[in-house]
Amino acid sequence: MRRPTISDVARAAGVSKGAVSYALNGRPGVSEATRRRILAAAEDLGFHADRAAVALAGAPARVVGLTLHRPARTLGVEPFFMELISGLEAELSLRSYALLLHMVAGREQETAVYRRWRHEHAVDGVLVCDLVEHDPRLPVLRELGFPAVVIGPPPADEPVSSVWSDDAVSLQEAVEYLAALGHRRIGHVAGIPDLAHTAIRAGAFAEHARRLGLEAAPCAYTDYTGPDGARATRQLLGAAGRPTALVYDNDIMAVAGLAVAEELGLSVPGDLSVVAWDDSPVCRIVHPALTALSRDIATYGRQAARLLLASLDGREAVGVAVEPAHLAPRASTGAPADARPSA
Amino acid sequence: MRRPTISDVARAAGVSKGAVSYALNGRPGVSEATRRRILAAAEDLGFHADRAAVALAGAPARVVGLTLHRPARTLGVEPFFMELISGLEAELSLRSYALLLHMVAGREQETAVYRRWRHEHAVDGVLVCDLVEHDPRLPVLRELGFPAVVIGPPPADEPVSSVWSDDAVSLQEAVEYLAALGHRRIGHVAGIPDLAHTAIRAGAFAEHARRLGLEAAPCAYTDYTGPDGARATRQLLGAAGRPTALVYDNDIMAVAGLAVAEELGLSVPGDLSVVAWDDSPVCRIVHPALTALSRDIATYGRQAARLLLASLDGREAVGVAVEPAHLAPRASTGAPADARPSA
DNA sequence: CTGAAAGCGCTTACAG
DNA sequence: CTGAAAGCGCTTACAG
Repeated sequence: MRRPTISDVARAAGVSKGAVSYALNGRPGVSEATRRRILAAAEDLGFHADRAAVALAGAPARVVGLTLHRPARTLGVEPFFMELISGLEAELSLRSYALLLHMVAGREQETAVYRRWRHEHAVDGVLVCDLVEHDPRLPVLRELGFPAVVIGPPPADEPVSSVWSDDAVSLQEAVEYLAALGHRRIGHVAGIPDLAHTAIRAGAFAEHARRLGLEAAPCAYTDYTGPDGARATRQLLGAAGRPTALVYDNDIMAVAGLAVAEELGLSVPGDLSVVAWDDSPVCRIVHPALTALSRDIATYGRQAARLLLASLDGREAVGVAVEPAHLAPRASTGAPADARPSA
Repeated sequence: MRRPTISDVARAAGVSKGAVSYALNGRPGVSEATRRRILAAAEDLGFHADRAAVALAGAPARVVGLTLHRPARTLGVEPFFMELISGLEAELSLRSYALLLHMVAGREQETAVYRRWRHEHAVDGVLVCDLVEHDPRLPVLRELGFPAVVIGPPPADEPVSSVWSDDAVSLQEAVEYLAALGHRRIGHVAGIPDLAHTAIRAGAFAEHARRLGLEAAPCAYTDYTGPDGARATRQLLGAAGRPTALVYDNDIMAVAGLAVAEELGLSVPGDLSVVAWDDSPVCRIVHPALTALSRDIATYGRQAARLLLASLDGREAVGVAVEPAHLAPRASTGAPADARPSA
């Protein structure tokens, strides 16, 4: 079964190859009647233009690339990436773009992949996750002239499009909520310290703790895994002036925190309130159900795809803020059993 | 910055384009010294062959496709797919193959994507997940002459390569373990009834329950989500002759089961033992930690990629069984508080 | 409004 | 062992 080519369509419609190309791409140069006849013939033959030929003739490859940095994230543990990809895909398929996925072990590997992709003409643009300060990937992308969209807060040092949700606002909402419940000592189990959004979250946490005059606002960094979240929880709860509430930077660590509380004989929320970032189905089904900062990750992905597609069309770099995560209060938070200041 | 082409390399090395192509592809026809000179020039210029040109000249696209069927699976909830993708990627990148991902809403859409991919020359072969009986995708793939690998048990009606882990063996291990602990009434919270591997698991469950002379072995089907797992749990625990142990077809439902037990005032494992399928970090951090059927999903993915790559090289369709999931006993299972038969 | 022709960047027989 | 030439399937000015 030979794949039908543009010549087959031309023959079937009784026109030249050029006419078929014009008709298929919706360009002027063919009459409406002819266009219809050509489209019917193409449909009839099940014609789809060979991607390689189209790309070689100068059209975009209609593929965007996403590299995922394995050690920086517990991919497969957090639902975040799968939901993000789901949103990206939804938008990309609308415009017949495909998503090329590549997992890498380090940031240097990532820039090598960008170079290869660019030279191979493999993708038209890339999505960039998990930015660090002075991220080395950005200058490479600029040097390559690669359209790119950062998923996360806009970097200060590079002009590049970005889609982000304002984590500082969400953090503020969580801290104010806990403070209103009467908590005076609130801890933060943060993610990987290098990541730009970790710095933003930790900064907002410290700022609002100060502003609200909290007694204590300790912060512990982690690698986002459950065991490390458990370790950080024990560390924060073991110190003098034990916090009565903890805010976690992902769902898996919050669940681990719940288990540590039980192990230490602390009731949740009586002795300890727990807030998870990035709400997920797991947050809803554990007992007690976790109060979480909830956002629409799929929509976040759609926006990112839309912005990248706009960049491919030559639009200027812009920053787009999506709706920040908002607090979904559930059973894991409440007034502290002892709201009086500790000795 | 113009991308270097094969002509640039030829000029730099002082040879013809043909010689460069031979040297780069490791084919005979150039002397060792010339080959080295050419490779050095290519390296020097940062040359990577344009994928479109290579593909158009007849070489494989070096891309394989994976479609993910959204409603059939709670993608992003189960770590399974992200880990599978991670394993696929690891193997594919070794051979410079890329992974093209596409999410679809239905099985008909999936076959349409296959046709388009084939005609567009977009991918060389595909990976197929979540087979149902007489899966409509398989005849289409055969008609298109598309190399494919099924991830899951080999279908009876189509000759196609498959990589699977023997779920019947794992189910047997779980049921025998629970029976040895003294359980006589064991329930099964199964996945989506249409899926081939659900039938295999449910069949094995019924068979071994009978063989071991269990008093009761009720099975409830679900859509793999936490809420539906909770519903199924309540259904099984609410019936006369309440089971003292439940086996769940994914981790998220097992976690939901834990919450339902607590809500009903049943202690785990005292009143109810819980076994999860597809071990995950969540299983290890909840309290009590979940006994789980554990397997190496990334390796599963690597095997699938390797088999597809072999098919692309023209090898015959084969079935490859990977190591089945084995029981990792943890705190959620134990002897039933009352091991005597109920009235 | 249509058709013939060049060109995209490779690969691969084929003649030297 | 090397070089010139055709061809993959499209797109796109360009002449009719």
